[in-house]
Amino acid sequence: MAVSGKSGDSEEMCPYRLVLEHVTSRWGVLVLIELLERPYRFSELRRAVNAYGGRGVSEKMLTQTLQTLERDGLVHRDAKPVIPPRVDYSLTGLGCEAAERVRGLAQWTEDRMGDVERARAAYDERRRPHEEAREIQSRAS
Amino acid sequence: MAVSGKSGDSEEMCPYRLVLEHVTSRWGVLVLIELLERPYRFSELRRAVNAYGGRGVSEKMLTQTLQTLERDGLVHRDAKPVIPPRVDYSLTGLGCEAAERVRGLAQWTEDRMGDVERARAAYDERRRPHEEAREIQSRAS
DNA sequence: CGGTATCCCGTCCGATACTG
DNA sequence: CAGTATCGGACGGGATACCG
Repeated sequence: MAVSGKSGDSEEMCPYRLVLEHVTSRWGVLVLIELLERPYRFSELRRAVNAYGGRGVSEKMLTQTLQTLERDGLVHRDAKPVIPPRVDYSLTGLGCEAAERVRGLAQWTEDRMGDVERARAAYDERRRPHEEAREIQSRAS
Repeated sequence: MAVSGKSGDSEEMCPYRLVLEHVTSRWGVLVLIELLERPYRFSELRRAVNAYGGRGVSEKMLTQTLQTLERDGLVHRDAKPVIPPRVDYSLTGLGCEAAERVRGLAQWTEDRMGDVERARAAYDERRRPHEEAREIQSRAS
């Protein structure tokens, strides 16, 4: 156990790169952005993250992500001792600083999506390995 | 081929999340930061990225990362038709904008590393499941 | 040098079952 | 509801061999 967040944690590397990988991890990004809005309960957060489309986060990965971010001091976990259990997650001051930068980056990708898609179209066009002289064929018959 | 960058590309999701994952991918982050400094040749870039410690990037993954970023219009690839081959990589205007934000985030993790490490120590302490009364044992013998 | 193609192992992560 | 434990498939990504 004592999960970390991404891959090569076992190897030695400058420690801040680990934090960076936690923060930029697939689900870390979305969790931070959502928590910047307001505190969330576990399942609520899961639903919010899954609303982004694609295949959503599993309970396991959400737990793992939250634990990593909590350990790094970015997320605060408030477990109320009631039945049924209720756990609220929120950003710490530190986490808020990180989340703002992450949201900025996400916002940027959203804003520039048009440019990116045009670049992709151009790239794909440039690489297409000559596929003409096909409808000329079919016309001849 | 036509590699993407991370996992669930095959699934449908809001397209900007894909770009975000490319930009925040393990090697994408470091490549963007390095290219913000100056243009690099392939192997030179590989060495620069590997200088971050840990297990470095393989040729394959660097190629993959650069192709993805080039396709998204963030990186410019300049292949000079000489022998031996020489290929220079640099940021486009778009890529520069992205890289600046990524570098900001990386810089933040570096600056706040102290806080993070203190939070981790506290977290680990809090969780240590009572490991006293051990040296008392060894003393008794 | 700067790739591409192929193989294949380690890890991530989803599915499932169980606890408080 | 909010987890923890375990298993197994999928895929990220390293090693190697080979082109221009």
